Amino acid sequence: MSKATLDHVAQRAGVSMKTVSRVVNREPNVRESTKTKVEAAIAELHYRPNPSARNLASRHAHIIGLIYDDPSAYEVPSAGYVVNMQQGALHACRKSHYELLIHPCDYRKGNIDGEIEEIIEYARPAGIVLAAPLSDMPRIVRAIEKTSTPMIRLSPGKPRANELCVVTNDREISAEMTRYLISLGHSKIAYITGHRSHKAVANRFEGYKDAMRQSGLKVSERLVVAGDNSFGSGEIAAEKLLSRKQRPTAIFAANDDMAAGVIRVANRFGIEVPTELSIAGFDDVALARLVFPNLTTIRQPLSAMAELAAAMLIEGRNGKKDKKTIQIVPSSLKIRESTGPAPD
Amino acid sequence: MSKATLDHVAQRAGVSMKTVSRVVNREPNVRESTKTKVEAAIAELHYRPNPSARNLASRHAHIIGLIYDDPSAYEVPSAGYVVNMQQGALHACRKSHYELLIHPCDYRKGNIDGEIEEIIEYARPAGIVLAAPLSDMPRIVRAIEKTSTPMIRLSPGKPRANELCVVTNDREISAEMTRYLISLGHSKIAYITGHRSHKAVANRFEGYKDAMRQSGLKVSERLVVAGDNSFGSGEIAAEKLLSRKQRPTAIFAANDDMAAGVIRVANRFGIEVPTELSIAGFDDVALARLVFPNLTTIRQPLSAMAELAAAMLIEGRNGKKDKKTIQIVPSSLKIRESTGPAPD
DNA sequence: GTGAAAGCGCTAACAC
DNA sequence: GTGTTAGCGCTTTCAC
Repeated sequence: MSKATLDHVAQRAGVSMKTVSRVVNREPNVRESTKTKVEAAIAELHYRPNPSARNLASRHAHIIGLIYDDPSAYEVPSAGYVVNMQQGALHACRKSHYELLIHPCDYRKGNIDGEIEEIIEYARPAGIVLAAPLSDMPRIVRAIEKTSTPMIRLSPGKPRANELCVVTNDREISAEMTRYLISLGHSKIAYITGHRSHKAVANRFEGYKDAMRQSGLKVSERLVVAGDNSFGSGEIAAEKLLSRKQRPTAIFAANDDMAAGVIRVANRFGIEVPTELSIAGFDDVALARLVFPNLTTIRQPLSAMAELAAAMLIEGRNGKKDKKTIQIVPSSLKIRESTGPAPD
Repeated sequence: MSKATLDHVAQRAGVSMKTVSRVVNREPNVRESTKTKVEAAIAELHYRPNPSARNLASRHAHIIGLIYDDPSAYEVPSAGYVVNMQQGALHACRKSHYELLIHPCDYRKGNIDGEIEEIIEYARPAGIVLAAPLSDMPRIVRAIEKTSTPMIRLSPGKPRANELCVVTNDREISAEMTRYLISLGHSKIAYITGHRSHKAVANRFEGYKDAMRQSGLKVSERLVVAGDNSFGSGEIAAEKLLSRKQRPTAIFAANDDMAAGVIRVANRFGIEVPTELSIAGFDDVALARLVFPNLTTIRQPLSAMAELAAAMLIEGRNGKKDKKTIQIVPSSLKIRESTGPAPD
């Protein structure tokens, strides 16, 4: 029950409110000795600044909004994805005594843009972190822009000029995974693409093609099958690929859910993984360590990306402006048990 | 950019600030005609109340805190669990223009109680929803009580007298699942218990025993194996149960992760599910529909529970006090493919 | 380096 | 039914 106010602290320390305020907010121009005195008073009175008073007086809420696709609606993206982003954003917010306003939303709903505008207008966050795949949806991006709240998009397909955004190296790391498969002796490496609307996932496909070409392997149409990021679409794609006479010796899926679907089909078909077929995914969701064999995949630094985005928004408010608009946080390969040397 | 204030609206509508305030807050004692006038002015000026000003003047933050075990730390509980609770709490908060403050925390950390106190003292939420299994940890419960913030515990093992809490019918629904297995002709029904510290999970075991006894089946020690809610512990328990000559024809695990572990072991042992072995879980996490065969399980109304808890806290602030202290939101059976008639 | 005064936009407590 | 007044606990601005 912290009832102490700035005023109480000021009286106790024998200084003015403004001086206490300076100490609390780490502003310069306070003599070391007064600072110590004030800090002692704060501790004695167990003073805690009142965020509402602070927000009101400073004319802006210390709030960062995090907007993402609602995982409880369709379980895509997976809940783990969301929880990781929250953790990162939360971390950045706590450091600066900001609050995190989370807003899961179902983009399939009719008036989703109106809903987002409402939320922003009511809560008045200092900035918005917009997660993929929403970060590529013009309707949603426009709704946020309409409120003229600073925004940082996570993993947009194509960053725009002068826009702050945080991305990972989807393309490069996918090329690296492909090269890893090639180094194991695979040459018939199939690829299962992700959902059309998720642009960052499309970059993964580019990386696969880069590596294939660089290694002198041709990207046959027969090696590429379309999926939609769901487990089921991974199964269907796998059935198509694995029922051919000339089947691939490795399958790289644009995300883990689809890769898990491939594993299931391989089991059903009696194809041994990884001796007869190598399988790789992307995302490193919890599922990757629950399937058998454990999935080789790519770990996205979701937490770090969200933390960086939130921190940038908070610093932006404090006047610091980065030159770099596109921040890249690299993903990394997680080699597990589902990949191995090519047969023969 | 909503810059309109109560004052502007009042002038525009030709009434006093207080009257506008009444309309905004749906207070009584406003003539229908003035109300219409005020609402028109609000719409014209695109007025949005400033939450900070409101919080400051009313001397309390319109914030509900949701505290839960951090899923990104150990993936237990699963992220889906957390996301569902968030959704429910968020729903209740939005309705009343409250904010939701989420606080995932790792209870294994040393000063977790201090951390929780800090967060509460800074944010000053009007109430706290404390999720299981934290709701059974005395250190955490005490830390929250120390701040004298109203709290509602979700699924506490044993509710205390006069305490508000929200629970589900763990025991009864577990008995029902057991009866369902018995009705399929099973009599050697094994049970895998959950983590010791999670009291609500212990109630599930009681339900299993209730049903066994009621049906005249004895609860042999050989049928009960201890797990710790993890996938791995389910595997170990299954190995123990299924390597016996007289093996059970059904296994009921206290949660889905362990049940999924049982399925994996059954596959490895070449035991067909559900023809040779029926398997049931509890929770209905996403995994339940990803394993093969799909898991028969019990769906907990997590979202509804969290929503109810948040709504109770908000109403509590508004003076309404429920007589009922223990609110029960029932779980339900989800019969899928992993259970079937007993062999022979 | 430090302080005094004004006011952020609302609600509470009354008066009418 | 409606209006008036006095703050809530801070930051801002500017004076010293």
